[in-house]
Amino acid sequence: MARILITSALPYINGIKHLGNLAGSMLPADVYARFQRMRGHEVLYICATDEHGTPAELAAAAAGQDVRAYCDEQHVLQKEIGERFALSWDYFGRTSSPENAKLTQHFAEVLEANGLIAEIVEKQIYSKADTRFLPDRYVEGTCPNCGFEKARGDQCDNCGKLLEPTDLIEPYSTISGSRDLEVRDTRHLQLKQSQMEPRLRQWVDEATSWPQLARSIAYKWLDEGLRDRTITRDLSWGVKVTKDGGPREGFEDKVFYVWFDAPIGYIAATAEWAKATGNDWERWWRTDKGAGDVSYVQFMGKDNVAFHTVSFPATILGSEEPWKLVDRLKAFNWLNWYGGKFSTSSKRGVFMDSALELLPSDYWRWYLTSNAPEGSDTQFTWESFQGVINSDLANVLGNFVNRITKYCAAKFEGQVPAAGTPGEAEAWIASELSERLKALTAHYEAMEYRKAAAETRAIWAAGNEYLTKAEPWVKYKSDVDAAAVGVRTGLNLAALFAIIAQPIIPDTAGKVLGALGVPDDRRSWPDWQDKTLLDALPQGHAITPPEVLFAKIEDASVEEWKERFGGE
RNA sequence: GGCGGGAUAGCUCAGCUGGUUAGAGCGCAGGACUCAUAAUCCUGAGGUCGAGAGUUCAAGUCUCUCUCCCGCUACCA
Repeated sequence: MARILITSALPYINGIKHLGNLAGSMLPADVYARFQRMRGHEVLYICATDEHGTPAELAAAAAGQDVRAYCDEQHVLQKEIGERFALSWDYFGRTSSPENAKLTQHFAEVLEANGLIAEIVEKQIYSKADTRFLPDRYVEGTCPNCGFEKARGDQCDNCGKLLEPTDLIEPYSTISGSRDLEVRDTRHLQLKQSQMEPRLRQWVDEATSWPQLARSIAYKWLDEGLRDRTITRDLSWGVKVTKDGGPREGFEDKVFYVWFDAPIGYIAATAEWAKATGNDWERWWRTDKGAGDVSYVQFMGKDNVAFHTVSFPATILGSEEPWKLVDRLKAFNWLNWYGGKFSTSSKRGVFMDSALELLPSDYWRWYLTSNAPEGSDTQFTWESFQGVINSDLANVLGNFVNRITKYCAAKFEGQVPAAGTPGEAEAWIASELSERLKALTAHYEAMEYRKAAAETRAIWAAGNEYLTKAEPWVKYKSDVDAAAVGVRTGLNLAALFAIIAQPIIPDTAGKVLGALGVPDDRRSWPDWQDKTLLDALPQGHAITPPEVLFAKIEDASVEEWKERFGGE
């Protein structure tokens, strides 16, 4: 039994996430976690809300709330909506936890002791009206290059020129609109990433199992030369900066930068889990304390790759402590929405809460997995969604379960028939299954989601093909025992189809397995070499046809949703 | 500008280290069946694999050039 640690990129706290966020990290991580649990491995799937940073403060202000209260509320909302999507986190923590503060401070102090952190003085824009320093992008003004009037302090959106806030003509705060700004000196901590480059490069050199995309992004950063990053900010909301365990002089009004403490949140959330459940978190994260045999897998969108392959490892490696580093990494492209992006800030697209108002989570889980944005960016369209759901779930799987269970109830009193001897059709489906189960398992191990879903569907479709070959309804007229073989095999196929569907559509799979009376300890991942798969249900065992599993999506619904969500 | 990813049947996409008639799903057409959510099963129509050149006995599959999309470019997560 292997031990597998799984994390998905931490969803930011400012509101319910959209389907793009779900498809690109949390859902694939969940599918993988479920698959590996079914294989009998010891899995720990950790996620958390990422709560620090200016956007959180602004969102709280916009909601008229204290930032802590806002985060408390949003954390619960995200946790609940994730659970309603059947995300099987072992723990869903928060980066604002005491555990994360402690660990973040620990890393900073260790890095400083190792000579990798220096204090520097920077000049930054201070807004008197807002009584705070402004991050570059919260200062706008006229671009000195092209004259565009709404250039941001980091870059001009019109001409693309990279800017410093002090370059702007007539700058103002985007928070209050105030022009009462001044440049002030401010002390900060800087992480000497440039000193880490050889070690990071060596580490990436050894990470030969990463996807090409991940390695090329990592090398790009390394080749350009790692910049020393300022890891503190002039904010009040975040992890306090300490020295020797106490407040650090001159840093009383500063916190760590969100990108420094967020990935540490993976570890901290595991510590939260340990505290809540009485487990030991260090055996998952410290190679000197039992984590040596852990395989650590990270899931994220492509925008996050550099932080996971370079920035966070710099923190870990720089500590010189035996922390677990990522072993496998799966990155996703974007799920787009009618030509543009899903956008939290401009409310474009479908969000997790409204998705569930339309249809149960399995519908979304299936679509987003079978059309995962793996190779390139992918478009979400209602027409495609409708087609996939109706064909794959309603027609191929749902109808199969319905036809075989109804027929069994009608002709065999709802009991798994015992009579008859397997023949040609059964030999065909058996060989088909062993071949396809082998392929399916390999696709999951390789984290190839589209292929895994396509193979799952192909197995379901083979069930329908089997029934055409076996045609128990024809044989029933002349030879009831021959029909019995077909029904028994068909029922076992239904059970098997539900078992292999569990990683992607756990709720529906559970319904089918419940209706067929398959006990929990008979629901684990099938071995493709197992010869008893088609006779696993006890003969004579009573089954109940489940309710229709999937309702088809009508054209009228699509029209209504397009209207409601603006999908054109 | 730099870096990276795409461009394959009407649509969405597979095609690993180059090698028999380029594949799948959807859609479409015809047929079969009737247990089932008018579901299912079979068959078919054929795309100069973005353009051009090159390497090779042999190229979607390697090299070069070009065109068109898209993403990233570090204090926005």
